[in-house]
Amino acid sequence: MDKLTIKTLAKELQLSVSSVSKALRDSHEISAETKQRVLALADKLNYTPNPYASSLRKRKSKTIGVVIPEVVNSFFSQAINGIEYVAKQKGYHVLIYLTHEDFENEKAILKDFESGRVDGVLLSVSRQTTDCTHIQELIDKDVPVVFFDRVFNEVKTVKVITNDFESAYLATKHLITSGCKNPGFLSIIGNLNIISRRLDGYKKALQEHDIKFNDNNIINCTTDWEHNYKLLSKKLKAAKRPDGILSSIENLSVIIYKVCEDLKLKIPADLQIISFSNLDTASFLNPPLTTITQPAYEIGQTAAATLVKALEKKNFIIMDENIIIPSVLIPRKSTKNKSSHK
Amino acid sequence: MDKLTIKTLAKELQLSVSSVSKALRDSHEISAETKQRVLALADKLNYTPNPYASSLRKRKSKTIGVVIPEVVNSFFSQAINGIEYVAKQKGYHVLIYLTHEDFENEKAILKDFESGRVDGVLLSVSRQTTDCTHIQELIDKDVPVVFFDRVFNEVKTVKVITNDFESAYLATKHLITSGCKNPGFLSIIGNLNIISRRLDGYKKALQEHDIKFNDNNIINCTTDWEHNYKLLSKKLKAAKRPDGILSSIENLSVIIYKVCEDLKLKIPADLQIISFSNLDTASFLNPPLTTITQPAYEIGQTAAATLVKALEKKNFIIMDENIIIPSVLIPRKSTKNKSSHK
DNA sequence: TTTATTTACGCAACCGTTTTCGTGCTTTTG
DNA sequence: CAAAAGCACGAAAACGGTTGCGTAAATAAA
Repeated sequence: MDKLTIKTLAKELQLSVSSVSKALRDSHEISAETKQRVLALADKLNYTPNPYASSLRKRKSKTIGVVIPEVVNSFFSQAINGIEYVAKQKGYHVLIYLTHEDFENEKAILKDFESGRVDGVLLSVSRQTTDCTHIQELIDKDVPVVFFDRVFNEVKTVKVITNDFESAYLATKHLITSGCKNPGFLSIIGNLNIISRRLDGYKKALQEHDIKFNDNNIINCTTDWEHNYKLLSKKLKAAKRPDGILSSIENLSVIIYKVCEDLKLKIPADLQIISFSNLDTASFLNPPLTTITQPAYEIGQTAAATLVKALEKKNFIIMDENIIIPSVLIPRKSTKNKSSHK
Repeated sequence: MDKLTIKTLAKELQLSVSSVSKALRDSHEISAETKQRVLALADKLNYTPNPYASSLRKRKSKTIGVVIPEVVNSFFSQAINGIEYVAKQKGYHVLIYLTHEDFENEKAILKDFESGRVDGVLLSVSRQTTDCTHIQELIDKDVPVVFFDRVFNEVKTVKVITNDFESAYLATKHLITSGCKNPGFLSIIGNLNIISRRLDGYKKALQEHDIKFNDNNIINCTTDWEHNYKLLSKKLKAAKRPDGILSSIENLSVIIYKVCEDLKLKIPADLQIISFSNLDTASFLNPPLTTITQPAYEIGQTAAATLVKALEKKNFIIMDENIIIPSVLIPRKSTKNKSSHK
């Protein structure tokens, strides 16, 4: 048996190929009766149109590319979940690409997208990304890009983010009102502006409580677990060690637990911890971790919905706009939570 | 400026379209010198061939479809990581689809694949899947399917799995040698044969230690958190409650922690817990969770590599074969770990 | 009844590549 | 030196749909 194409249907039905095509697409040019016949046969033979032929002709692939640093990460996997939800709903397909925080990977992936493989892109940039020409080039070729979470301000497009500044501000404030005199900030090297926004929030809270900012309290981690462990140990053994830590990265919070365990530091008595995190095991850690939980699912959903909306327009124009979905602070046992009178 | 296609190159170089195409694909029919010229211009103009035109003509999409129940799950996200690794290496693209454990979704997704959208499929079936005609139909249309983790034995193809039976056997044995007299088994309703294999391992261990199998100790959870919580509470309040639990599902283990906390049951003194889990926070739970950790990354990698190898062959035949990658039991504080001599 | 309009469909170009086959030209071989 | 072989390239037919336009018949309007 040979391939089942639209020609097979046409021959069987004594119709032209074009009529069958139009019938399948519910064109007004085709009579209701003929549509019925076509649909019936298509259904009977289990016909599925070739998406590549269609994409080629229509110059639309009904596919969006999702580019993220990593997938083994609560935030990103929840975001994918949100993206997939609207994609399925709107009939889009989702291609996943991981940069592994590598700039060259990111460039290569976006370069490939210039081929027209995807109609649009959802992007969360790598930590190494300091330059946006690869992104701009893609947009210039009429492939819309929507940022989520890790954005790049220089590119004029929609950015779906959370309130990093405020959240870090509130988190730091939470530490301070819980008795913290010397809060530290766990950062990660790189060029992420979400990190600098969080750092700014941290600084604002310090300033507001007349705590002098101390560069020593900024702990710059890397991707190297060993290095981070040593760095953190050193910082927490120092005389003027922090008595509280705001971790700006989910993965880093567990390291603190490890170090504290080894240094016999009690949480929260000796060290209070609050972390940006989407781990759903946070409440089962020892002790339960106070978190700033980002609306990962909603961010993914919103980013995808915005992108799709743009794609469905005739002449889509993507605004340079920030869509902010707030995070929520969930106090648990890793901070002391003195009844903060508002 | 009009679209940059192979024609643009041809015109510019005073060559035929076919020669340019051949040059780009490094055909032996084209002289080295001409190839140079073509490559140079392609590079200069930043030409990227249209993948859909190519796919249409070659009847190959260089794309694999990954179908999983959910993505917010350590196991599956690690598996995706492994899949992506070999896909990138071999020049394949990865389309992700989530069934959300729904059989109708799974059918619809596989149905779509009959269109030729993907060259091959990596599948982990939904919990509801009791019938495999949708899978068989796809295979009959020459789209190879490789199972990973959640397989369906009736379908003759490669299945990349872990040693569920043995692992559950060892886990149960671990509970028993740690002093457990009445181990329970946390299951999930559905048709997953990984669950039944694990249950068999559990039973074998009981039998070997002359513990009578008690149906009351099988706790059948659902996807409904509330229901699970109540069920588990009831079971753990009962007079003859289990003094140890083997959780066959990662997500379920945290529920036990919650219930124990509320019932004031001490882990591991009152209840020992061991769980199939890929959570990297397992060691930071309170207390640290003893786990059977599945080689999720390797499973993904192997499944993808097997699929790709089949795709690259002229006449690929996929054997009906089990590839087993063993899990590893990591003892932590949620079990008592009496020095088991051997 | 004549003319205008609508309806329902077919023709053929087109989307951008790949690939088979044919064709001059040059080189080798007996 | 003629025949065979090799080389480098071009013409054109695919791949499987979509879509603008043309047209005959049916219907509506004048």
